[in-house]
Amino acid sequence: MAAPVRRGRSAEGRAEVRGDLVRAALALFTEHGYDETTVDDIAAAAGVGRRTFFRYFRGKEDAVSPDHETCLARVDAVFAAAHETEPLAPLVLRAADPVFDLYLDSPAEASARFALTRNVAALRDREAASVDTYRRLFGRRLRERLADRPDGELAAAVTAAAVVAAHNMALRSWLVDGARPEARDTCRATFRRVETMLPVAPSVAADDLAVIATRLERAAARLERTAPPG
Amino acid sequence: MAAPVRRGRSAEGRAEVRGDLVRAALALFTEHGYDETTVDDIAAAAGVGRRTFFRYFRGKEDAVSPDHETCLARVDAVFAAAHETEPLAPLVLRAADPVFDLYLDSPAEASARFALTRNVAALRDREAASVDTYRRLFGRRLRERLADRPDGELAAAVTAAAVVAAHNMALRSWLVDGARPEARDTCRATFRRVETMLPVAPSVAADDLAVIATRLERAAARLERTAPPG
DNA sequence: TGATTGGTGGCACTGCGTGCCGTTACGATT
DNA sequence: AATCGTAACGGCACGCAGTGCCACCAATCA
Repeated sequence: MAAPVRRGRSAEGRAEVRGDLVRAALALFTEHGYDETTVDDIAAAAGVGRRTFFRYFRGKEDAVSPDHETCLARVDAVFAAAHETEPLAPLVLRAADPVFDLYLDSPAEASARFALTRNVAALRDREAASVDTYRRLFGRRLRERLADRPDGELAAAVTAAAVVAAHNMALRSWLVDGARPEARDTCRATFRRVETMLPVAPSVAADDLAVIATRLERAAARLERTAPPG
Repeated sequence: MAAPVRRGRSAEGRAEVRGDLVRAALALFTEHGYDETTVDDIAAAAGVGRRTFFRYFRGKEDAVSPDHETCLARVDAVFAAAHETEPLAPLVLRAADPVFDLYLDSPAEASARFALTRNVAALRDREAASVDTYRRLFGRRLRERLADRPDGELAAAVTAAAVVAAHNMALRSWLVDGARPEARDTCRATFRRVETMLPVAPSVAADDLAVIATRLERAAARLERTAPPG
């Protein structure tokens, strides 16, 4: 009998333990179900004590998508590094890159996570709460940039929700399509199609468009009066 | 010592017990904090056994906003009763009425819930998950009605998220404004301002508007050439 | 080599949520 | 009005999540 190996003492050791725990959790959740798998099971499968599991993850649910906070910080960094006056459409597109990368870097695990969050109620709620933190982040950053507009707060809240929904829709279609690693640009392509739907359109805002339309309608009315059709 | 009163045997008794539990939970959470309040505390404050609490609510979190499922069903009923070809903007406005009513019927409790969901992480996550069920419901119903459009699924997903965000923004501004009961229409008024931001504008989409504008511009240009002002 | 630091495993504890069971009130039936 | 069936009740016990505590061990440094 070899003595039990303690692996977590170095930085590489900690990364190894963490990876083992994530893989064990995903495998056990997928195979035996989320509710039927205990934290003891996960820890034992990873060759580690139960108490150690909670030193790597806040709880059982966090083992499924453990890189949420890191990714959130990267998204925020994109906004922080961007110029104040940069157009919003390309910025919100670029801000989502860390999320896309997180999924695209490990398609197999992404698919497993996707299946779990679809089928397990507790993980679906967790996912919704996680997505909501991205929505709030986009909302904060857009509010800064739309502060001078009329109804800027409203536009920021609506746009943030719309953008996050578009991102998730893109990721979702990529996942149900088999999560092929070579389709790295599919997400971005899908997202670009939504740009015209957003309140903050690339070049002209909806408000401006409405004003233009009103003025042109009046011009048309004058046209009808001065030059009747025939 | 009077013998303990058993109140839950009739329909009115059950409603009374339920109300007592909700009020006790809100009061204790607000006064002593969510984590510091146990289910035993809530049950004892409502004069009921601990086991009974779990017969009225799925868990500790559900006691804060217990009418979520009923409200969700009412929203769905609005969609089910609506005509297939009804314009979307007034429909999504009307579909939110049950939510508005739920808040407006008890402003004091709504404010207490709002403060709790802002300050307690567990309840904020719960709220996000709850809001997400509304988003999915709107998404399903909009997908039915946008199926024939190009990118209909995308438009449905984006619009659903935008509409729900607008609703929540309206409710939020009503709540931070003091939750005055007479401001029943403030929510709807706030929401109407967002209509022009939505992909599915009241009568004409932004794309169509641009096409119309182009055509009218050409007509106006012709008018300028043929009949100069004077 | 000895002391410090930091991660680990085990133990015990609180609290949530559930299954089970005996008890009790209410309402229906006759 | 007495009785029976239903259903909600209280209480107990249990499993599991998550946390505080402590002894232990490996790596680093004096």
